[in-house]
Amino acid sequence: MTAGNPSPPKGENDDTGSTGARKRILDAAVTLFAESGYDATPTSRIAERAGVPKGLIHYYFRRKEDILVALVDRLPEQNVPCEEVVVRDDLAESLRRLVGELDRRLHSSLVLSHLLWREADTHEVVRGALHRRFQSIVEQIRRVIEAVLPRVRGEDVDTAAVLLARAVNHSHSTARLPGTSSGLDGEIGLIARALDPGSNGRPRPRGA
Amino acid sequence: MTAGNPSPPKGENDDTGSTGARKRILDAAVTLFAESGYDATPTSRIAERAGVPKGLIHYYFRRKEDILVALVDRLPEQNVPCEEVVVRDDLAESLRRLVGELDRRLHSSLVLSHLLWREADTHEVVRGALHRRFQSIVEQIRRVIEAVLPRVRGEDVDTAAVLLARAVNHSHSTARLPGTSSGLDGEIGLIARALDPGSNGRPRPRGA
Amino acid sequence: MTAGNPSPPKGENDDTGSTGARKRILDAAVTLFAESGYDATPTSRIAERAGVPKGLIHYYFRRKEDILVALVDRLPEQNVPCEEVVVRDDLAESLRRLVGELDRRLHSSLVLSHLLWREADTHEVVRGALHRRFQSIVEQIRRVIEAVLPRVRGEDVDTAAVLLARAVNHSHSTARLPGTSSGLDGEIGLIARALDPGSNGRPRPRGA
Amino acid sequence: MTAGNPSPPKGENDDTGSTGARKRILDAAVTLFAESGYDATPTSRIAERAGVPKGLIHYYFRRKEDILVALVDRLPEQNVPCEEVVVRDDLAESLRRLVGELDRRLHSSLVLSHLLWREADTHEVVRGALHRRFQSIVEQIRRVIEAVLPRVRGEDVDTAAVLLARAVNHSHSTARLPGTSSGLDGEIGLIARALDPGSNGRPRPRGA
DNA sequence: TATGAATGAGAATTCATTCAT
DNA sequence: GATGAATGAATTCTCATTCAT
Repeated sequence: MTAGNPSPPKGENDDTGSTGARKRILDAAVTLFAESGYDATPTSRIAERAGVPKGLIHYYFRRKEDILVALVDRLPEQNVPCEEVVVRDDLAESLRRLVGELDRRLHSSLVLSHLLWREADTHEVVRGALHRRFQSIVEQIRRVIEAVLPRVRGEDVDTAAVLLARAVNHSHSTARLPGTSSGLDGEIGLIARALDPGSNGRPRPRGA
Repeated sequence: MTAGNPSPPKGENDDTGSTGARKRILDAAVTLFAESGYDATPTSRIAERAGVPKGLIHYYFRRKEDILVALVDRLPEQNVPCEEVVVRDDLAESLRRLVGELDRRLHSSLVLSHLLWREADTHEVVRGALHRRFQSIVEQIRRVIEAVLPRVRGEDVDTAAVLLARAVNHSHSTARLPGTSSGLDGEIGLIARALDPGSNGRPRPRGA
Repeated sequence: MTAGNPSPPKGENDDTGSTGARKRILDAAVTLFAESGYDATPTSRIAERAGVPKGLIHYYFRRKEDILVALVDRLPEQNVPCEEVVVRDDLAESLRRLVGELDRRLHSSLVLSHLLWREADTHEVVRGALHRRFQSIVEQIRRVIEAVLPRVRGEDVDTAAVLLARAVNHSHSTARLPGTSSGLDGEIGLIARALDPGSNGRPRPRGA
Repeated sequence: MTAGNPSPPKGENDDTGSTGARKRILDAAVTLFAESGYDATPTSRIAERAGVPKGLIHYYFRRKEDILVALVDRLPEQNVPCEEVVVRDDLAESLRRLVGELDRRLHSSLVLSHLLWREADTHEVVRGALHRRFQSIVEQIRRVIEAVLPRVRGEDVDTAAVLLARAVNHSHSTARLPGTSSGLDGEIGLIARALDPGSNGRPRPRGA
């Protein structure tokens, strides 16, 4: 399931050995990769930070790259059932709920996600996994839009989905850009209005 | 202005030495950094690819990082005068012209830009420069929007500007994502419609 | 007698533990040492191949080198009683019977023998054992020659013995050399003829 | 021609740079490989012994194995023109002259040759080169035999050639075996007598 | 007995950088 | 200006061996 040799005890993802050496290694790796990048982080520093001897790193992860692969498995589950978020006749709200839910799940791993995207170009395995995840977000958005506004042009749905998926995906990295405080909320509203001109992108006064 | 030691002969940017060694080094660097990343590209391979002796690299660039800095200077001029693109009453068209113009200028350096963004996190100098450039794009979009639709809410302008700037900025990297063929054009139309609900995101039939 | 710590249960040589782990370790070692050499074969791979846990290797063999030593004990008994092979007045036939008998016994361990000779230079214990064995073969050949041709010059006996012992000893490794298909049989005939010019190196027509 | 990257200046084989670093590395390698074997000799010890910094080893020889390959090129020329050694009607003398000549050329590299044979099993390149050389010795012996005794059975020629080639080839390693002082000379005589029963393996009294 | 996690001393190799020519 | 040999610190990775359980 994971890439390290001595596969994690049993639990769904990994870690939790008595001493939790494996977990501590991965934790340290996330921090350091985020700080200095994968290439610029020697495994020795990971060991040091994790408080484990250098050799143990390669006991759990044959090659350094396997650490990266194991980190991909740490990305949280991100499938949000469509029916849980769709609010009849209110695209903005529906999307907001979808994105909110996605964001809640991804939030704990913003750093991880950012770091992995950065390495995706040069690490096939990482790239594959991330692309699949991006696809899945696009798909979810698309489904929500179609559930709320069945009549919208397919082309527009696609465009909006990509636009929004990118926003979700890069919300953290964008957050580091200057003058980018706008946030997902506004972006969702804007896009919703584009698809559903009648709405104002704000929750309609119910009962009106 | 530039980073390499033996400052470039004269021209504003760099290169053009008799043999053009400096230029060939930078060209090679772009290709290789794009392929394998900065850290994973030895200066020796740059030399090899550039067809220059290894020693020459460090003659032109004291430290390896200086190559990266010199590459930042290669990013093209990107200021598009507002009045050149604004089309009265047609936001979509105006944005399309702005983005088209930006794109034309950036197109030749998509690879370069992508590569630099990837290194921005770990290279202060690169990060600074890129953030300034991103800011500038946001600003230009904002000005165009305000020129065409003076009455739009400031908040929406900001949101749209960021959304679009991100689209421009990542259009190349996004292009590598799966299911992302939508393209800038559609995205511009969508955003324009959000800001200007009366329009359809397509050039209005003039004279109607 | 043997080298491993937990001395083998009973049998003369080794192995036969309930699960036969020790035997399987040695079997695996022979194969792998033959393939890649002693130094290049990690104990972990031996364990893997033997299907035993890594720790068990060092339970049976304190140090890796002890495996090599244990392998020396696996070399087969090689003393062939002189009277069993001597055929009156026919040196070639006598030598052929001796060598044939030696070969039969050694055949099962050609790989083992080859592998040990290769490590003899760098492993004192191995070298000692192998030299003693080589000596013994020289001695046996010498005895047979003297039994058949008592009058031959001692010097020639020595020379022939060494020549033939070497042939026996290296027959397997030589077999791997190109253009070396001649085989022991021809070599024996040739040598016999040198010592006993009257013969033709072929069984004399009895009763002629 | 050789394997190290910065190919030797020009000379026929290698070495001879001003400082002769490359030569000193190879010299050190021969000594140490002979002592402890290839695998058990760290490049660092080679560097130390050669009196060069560790990095220089890998400047001249990308991979450690390239050192071995370069050593193969150090094996001396070994082609002895047939007519230079053939003495009419005296096989023993002819072979003695051939082998003597071969031995003279190989003598300086007995250690080298022994060491390479030991590694041949595990190093394809080495094995190939050595087999070719062995072949060539067999061939030379065969030609000499046929030049002196045109009527001898081809089969016997082959056998004798292999027997003798092996003697030449292993004379050094055999020299390390116990009770093996006989030497090539006796072996040649014995073989000559086998092929040419009329002779006694000693130079015939000329003019008798 | 058996086991596999743990350990740390090296191993090969890479590479930015210096520098004499 | 140019060049490529030289340098050595740093890096990834391997592995025999130990040891608690």
